Amino acid sequence: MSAIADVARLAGVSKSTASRALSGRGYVSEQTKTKVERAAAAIGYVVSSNAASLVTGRTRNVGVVIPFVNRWFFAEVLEGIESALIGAGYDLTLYRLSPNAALRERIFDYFLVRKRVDAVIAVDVALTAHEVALLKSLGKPIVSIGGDIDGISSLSIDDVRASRFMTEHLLSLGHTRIMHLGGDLNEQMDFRVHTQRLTGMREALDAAGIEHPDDFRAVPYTIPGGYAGALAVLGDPGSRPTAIVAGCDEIAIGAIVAARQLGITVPEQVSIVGIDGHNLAEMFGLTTLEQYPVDQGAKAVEMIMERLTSDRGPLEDERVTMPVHLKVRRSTTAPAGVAVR
Amino acid sequence: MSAIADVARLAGVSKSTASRALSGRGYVSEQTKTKVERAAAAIGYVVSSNAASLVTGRTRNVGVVIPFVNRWFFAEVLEGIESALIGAGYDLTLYRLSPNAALRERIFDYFLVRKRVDAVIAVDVALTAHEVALLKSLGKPIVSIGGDIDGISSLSIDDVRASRFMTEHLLSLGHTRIMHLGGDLNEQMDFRVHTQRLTGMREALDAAGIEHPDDFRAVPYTIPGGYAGALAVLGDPGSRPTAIVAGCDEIAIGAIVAARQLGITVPEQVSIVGIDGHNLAEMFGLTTLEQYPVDQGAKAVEMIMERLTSDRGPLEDERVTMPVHLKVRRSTTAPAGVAVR
DNA sequence: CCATCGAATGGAACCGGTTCCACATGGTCG
DNA sequence: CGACCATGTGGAACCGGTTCCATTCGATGG
Repeated sequence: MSAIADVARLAGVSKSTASRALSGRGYVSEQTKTKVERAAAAIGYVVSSNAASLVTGRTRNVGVVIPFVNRWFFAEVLEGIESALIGAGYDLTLYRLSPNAALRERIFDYFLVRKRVDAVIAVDVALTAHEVALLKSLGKPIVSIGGDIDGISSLSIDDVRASRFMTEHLLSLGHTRIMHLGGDLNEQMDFRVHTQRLTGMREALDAAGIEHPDDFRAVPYTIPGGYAGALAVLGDPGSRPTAIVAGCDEIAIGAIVAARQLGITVPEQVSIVGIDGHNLAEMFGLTTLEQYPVDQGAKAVEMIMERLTSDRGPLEDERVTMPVHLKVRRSTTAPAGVAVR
Repeated sequence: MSAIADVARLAGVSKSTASRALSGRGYVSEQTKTKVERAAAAIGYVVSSNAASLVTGRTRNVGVVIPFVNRWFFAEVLEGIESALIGAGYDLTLYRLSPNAALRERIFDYFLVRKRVDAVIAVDVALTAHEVALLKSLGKPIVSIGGDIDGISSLSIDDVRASRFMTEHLLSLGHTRIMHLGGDLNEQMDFRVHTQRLTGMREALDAAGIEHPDDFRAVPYTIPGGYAGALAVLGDPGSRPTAIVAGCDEIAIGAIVAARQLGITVPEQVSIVGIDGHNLAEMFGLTTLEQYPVDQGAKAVEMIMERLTSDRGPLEDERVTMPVHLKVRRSTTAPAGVAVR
């Protein structure tokens, strides 16, 4: 293929001048610049990013480590990251980090370290101290989305607070028999989101002085998971709670479908709240605490770029808490027998 | 950082021997090989893929061009591609191709061409002749998922046939008032999937000699889209069809939810079929024609790898039709008044 | 008027690997 | 026993850029 030497020859200048003309660095006269540009266009020249990276040490490529791409939150975050990176002129190399430990090690040692990425964004992946040290020793900025990791910047919502807030919303409506339909505490993501969202509800109930035996049922973190779980929970009229705090909107939506299936009206017979702001929430009238994963992805990129372009060495580690917003729809009301205020 | 020259020095061999020892190419004695490996481990050496790519011309990196990551089909395909690529020791660079024409051109000219990828997989993106020529001139294999493109290999299901088949399923149950709830023909993806799935239904109806005025309503290709569309279509008892062929499972699921909302029983009062095999289909009892996007992604990678590893020049372009499978669940039955055979 | 400086350019080193080629050695075969 | 070949190793060129350094030239200024 055509190399910069060909361009230089055609334009009648040296390699170095051609390089300067095309990259815009250093002194080049207007005249030679257009001459070089014309020559480049004539032979369809494109820089080899490999060669450029080799000498500059920057790849203009960011690695994204993410456990799923087919779940709402992760897909949205990924979209946010992708848009922001493209906008900044960076490539995005995707590593889906399966739970498989061997594969995980391979991805780190084999892929991420090979000087192919300038930075890493970890989405809901708790990097080990070893992994962090490895990347840091290579001078690569890292940002974590979804949870704090020692020694690196991170960005997430406050999951405990989110869940407590939604529970307080139900309490304020007069509910006292509240249950959490959330993720399995043993199978949760690295940052213990499942535990935190359960904890938030319990904090709220404790603060209100409400007993809460039998307050939790573990289900898969999906719509079918919430559906199956809710069928079981709502099936027995005797022990039925008057309100459900779902671990996420997927679970909440599954629960709404299950309730309808059982002929239980939402919100009259059971109130249901979610956390997330899933794009199906509107359709199901779900009251939820919206978070904005696209913005989270964009913010992570912004933090990465600050670090990459900052001359004054690595910045301090930041802890950014991302905003959430209560969206009240039609899935919550006062429990039967209690007047709405 | 440590370069291969450092390893060589430490091991007391030449650069070339060190390279051979670490890459496994060429003759190296067992003894020196372990010596070099030990030296490499001692100083934490990792190859620079940039340097290697520069000289070999292979990047071990595949570009994936995809319009969405937050829709079921695309997320599944992406997952299939990612797994297969990691397994083959390749990286995956993701380009989400927005409808924005300027950005699209930028992605091609600026990103894809810069010798950073060995091959390209296009998911539901109709590359222009110019784009194909560009990539081919660089010797990069391309595989298209989701539709045929002149001059390159492709892999997809037969969308017309799929839709015709599902319509025939409804016809065989005795339905005659069948309607298509599908994607907007003007806003469809590059490969006219929307048109094809509409066409399939019409072919089946024509073949059965059934008149089908007012047989189509365009809706967004999502669950809320199907929901809203079905509310409108099913709302009027007079003109209500006895069966709906949805353009995809998302639309079908939205329609099922809408029907339940309206108090219309599925399948007794209206049968609904989808196409896709969405992971919510089971929960909603949806009869659908399953396709297997994860397999499609894996197959695409396989085709790419064949081309990359084949010594005997570029292979011929292939047209692979991927398998589908009818999954009958509880959303279809004979129309009211017609005995089930 | 000569020193100084900025603009413009070319030459050459360099980034970190891979690979071609030359050379040495020892074993096998005709 | 010489030819040949497989094995093993080092030297050097090369991939395609970027950047440092030296050089030239014209303008500025003391």
